[in-house]
Amino acid sequence: MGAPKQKWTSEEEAALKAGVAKYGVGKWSTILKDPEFAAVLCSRSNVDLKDKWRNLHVMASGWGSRHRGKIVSKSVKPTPKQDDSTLVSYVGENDTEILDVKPLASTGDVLKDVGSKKPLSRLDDLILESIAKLKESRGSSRNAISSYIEKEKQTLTMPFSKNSKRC
Amino acid sequence: MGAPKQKWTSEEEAALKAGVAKYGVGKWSTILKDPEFAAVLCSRSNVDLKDKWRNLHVMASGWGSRHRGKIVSKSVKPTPKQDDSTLVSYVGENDTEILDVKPLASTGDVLKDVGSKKPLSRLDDLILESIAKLKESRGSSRNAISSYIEKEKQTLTMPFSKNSKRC
DNA sequence: CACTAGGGCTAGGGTTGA
DNA sequence: TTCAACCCTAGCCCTAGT
Repeated sequence: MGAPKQKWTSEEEAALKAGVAKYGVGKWSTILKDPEFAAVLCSRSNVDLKDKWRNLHVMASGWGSRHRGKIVSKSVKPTPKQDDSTLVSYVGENDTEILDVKPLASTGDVLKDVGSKKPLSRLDDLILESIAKLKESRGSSRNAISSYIEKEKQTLTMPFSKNSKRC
Repeated sequence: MGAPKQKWTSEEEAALKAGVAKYGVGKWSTILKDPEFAAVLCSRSNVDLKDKWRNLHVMASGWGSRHRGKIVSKSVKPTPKQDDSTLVSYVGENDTEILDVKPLASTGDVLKDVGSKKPLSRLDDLILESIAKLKESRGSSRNAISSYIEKEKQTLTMPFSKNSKRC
């Protein structure tokens, strides 16, 4: 009955990664609204994007396998929420500088990406993922990096291949 | 980031219900300012109260089963669906939490929650909710009932409540 | 500006079918 | 049994209206 399970294609996966690289993790709806990715991901919902990213990400880091850690890390309830904007020293790895955000507005930078037949190379995946991770923790010089990535993508992207199975 | 999601505790929930019973639905700021509830709800905003009340209240309209609308819902996907063989039994199954008569203090109960996880009984919830509903439509003798409820609550929930995490 | 009502979104757990 | 895809929903955010 119901769902014949629509598997993710390489194009969709690449679009998702590019979207995350562009807007950051957790901006599923934003990614979906971007005309560039909307074409490829038209049959996916924001929740689908989130789920796929989770699946992709579970493999990357130390093989947690999602079903394992759940029992162990169940009682994780830090809640340092106390009061926002309170400076709480906290051993710093991050913070200290609240920048983040910014959709890195691509004003005029439209980057027309037609669907590419072959998925991006492993290297690109790595780069994109790294960027995503960086953005996740903090801002970094994302503008520079993002621009770089964007450019790389342009050079690597195939001329044009229309492979939109559905939609 | 800053907010790892703050789940509502039973105390907070009870306070919210009591607050609604006392002031009525929609008086979130008022409830929050009441010294009696302020202690418990100090880490909640008026919007939080509103949202929680909404969540608590997505029950009334016979939303019995969770498996029902799903067959007809989404499905804009290019995938064939066979609607026959459905109709489903759909037992009268109660899910409204009211008829659920769990054995309180049944022998052999696991009872793993050390902290006062469930201080209030189902009955109290029912009462509070009823009162809230009554007030929602009409005034009724709110003060009298409210006082009663308040008293009951105190006698029922005060064994030892030291469960104020961080405030 | 402060508050509320309501819609939207995300994170995380749960479910399902191959 | 495993697991990618999908479902459910509590909690939070954004917006409009008052």
